[in-house]
Amino acid sequence: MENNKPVRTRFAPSPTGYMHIGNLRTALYTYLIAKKNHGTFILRIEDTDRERYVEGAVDIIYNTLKKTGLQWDEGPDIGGPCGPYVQSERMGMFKAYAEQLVESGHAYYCFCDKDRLEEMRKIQVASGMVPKYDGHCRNLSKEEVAEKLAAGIPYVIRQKCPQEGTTTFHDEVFGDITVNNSELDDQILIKTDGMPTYNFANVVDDHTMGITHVIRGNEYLSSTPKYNLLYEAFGWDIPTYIHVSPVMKDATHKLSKRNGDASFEDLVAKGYLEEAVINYIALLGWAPKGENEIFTLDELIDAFDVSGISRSPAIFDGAKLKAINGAYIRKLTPEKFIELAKPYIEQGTGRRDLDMNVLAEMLQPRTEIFTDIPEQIDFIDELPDYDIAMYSHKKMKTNPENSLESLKALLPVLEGVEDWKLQNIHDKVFELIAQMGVKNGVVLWPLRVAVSGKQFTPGGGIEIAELLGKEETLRRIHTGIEKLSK
RNA sequence: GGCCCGUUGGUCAAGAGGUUAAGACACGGCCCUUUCACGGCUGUAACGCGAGUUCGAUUCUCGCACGGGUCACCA
Repeated sequence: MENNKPVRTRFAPSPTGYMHIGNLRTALYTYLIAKKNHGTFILRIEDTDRERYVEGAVDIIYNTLKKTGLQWDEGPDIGGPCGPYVQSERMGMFKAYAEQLVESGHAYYCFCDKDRLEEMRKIQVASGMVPKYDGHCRNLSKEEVAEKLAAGIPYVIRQKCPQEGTTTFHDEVFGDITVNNSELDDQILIKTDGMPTYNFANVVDDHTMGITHVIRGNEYLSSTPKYNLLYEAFGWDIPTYIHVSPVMKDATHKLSKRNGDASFEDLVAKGYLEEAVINYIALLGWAPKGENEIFTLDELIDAFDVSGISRSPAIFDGAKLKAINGAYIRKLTPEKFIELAKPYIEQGTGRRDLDMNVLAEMLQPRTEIFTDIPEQIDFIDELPDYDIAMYSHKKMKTNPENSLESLKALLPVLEGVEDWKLQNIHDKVFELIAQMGVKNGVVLWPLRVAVSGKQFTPGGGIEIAELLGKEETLRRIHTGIEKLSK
């Protein structure tokens, strides 16, 4: 990153379906590196594979990037100086570049047909060799080439890689990597149909778009030497490489959108906040300098540093995502929390007379994912058929007997509360506790059990009583007394 | 199989020859507290193996093991 050209990075996805987490993380890092350097973040759609093209996938890419705040500066929809930004619309330009390489001796026409190649490969494999183009057409004379061309024999253009020596390239994450040139295959640049292969189009596109930093998965590590040979053959500047290791589902499997592995959309549908997901995946394979781990996107721009990117693969950990999501939910303003939680609250209870502020206040510190909410409040509509064993709690010093006493004493007290507000209920209940001369828990624990019928609840008995309303509260206490009287 | 890459607690990871080997999540305990949660404190838990270099290796070198990637007229 020594050069001082303005930084330009690109995210170049193929529209083949969902955005999975690994993809999104690459997009995030690509965005961050651009922004960190006050550079330009470009979106390029690589849609040349008609076989794998999925209808609507481009929109998923747009929506995901927008929802996460990864706004691109140049792209198919907004244009820019280096368009078009859809690869299929750039197809015309590549062949001339390849021919230029043929001129300069860095590429050559190859007339081998698929049958011959297949045969060759079979023999190589059978004899334990690495399958590789044998250079059959590598040294055809100009005349031979012209002759075959004139005869209309189908051809491809192949890169002419050096066969001796080594090629070394530098990666910001992995350091210097050296390979033997003898292992480099004379890969096809232009196919029989005149279209470029991915690798070739990628190099030409990146250069013509002025890309200075290439951020991509480390599955490209092994083809990078060939990329560099291409850059050199053209006399172009080699970009800074930042290869990132994959996001794994477990120790041996990459995260994939197949079999239910989390895609960004799934996560959002499950009740995760976009910001939390972004925050979490930033941490998957990258470590900040300090000890803080909670970052907004803007803070990430500031904190991000390529030197913190890890070389080893990272296993996706739902528990940590959940914890971070919980931290984000707690940071929400009460208004925002209500807005986001409302659908889940309505899913959990049919009652619409509840005081949302009261409910939200109880729920907010206890919610890690919004989908947890319905189950937390399912006791509101209907008192669960709980076991009286629940009235026994050793720390509260309660048992069915004294619980029954407490509930009986509570009944007239609560009936006497005129204005059913938290503070009033609280005062009356505590008066009773003082009168009875018992520990708070002896009255409060039975109350909470009676009104909720649950082991754990969001909030204590008094809060729940306020929420349920006087009538329902008294009804449930009666139920408790009945159960305990049997 | 050839080549390339990787390997610190259960997970994410800091570390870059000498450290009590950070921190976060998860887990246990304590405190707070009317349950749970939040918050605070605290605990258990790690350098894949074997040589070598060195006064000294988690850190450097080489093997090995394990895992991943790549070897297409796919992207």
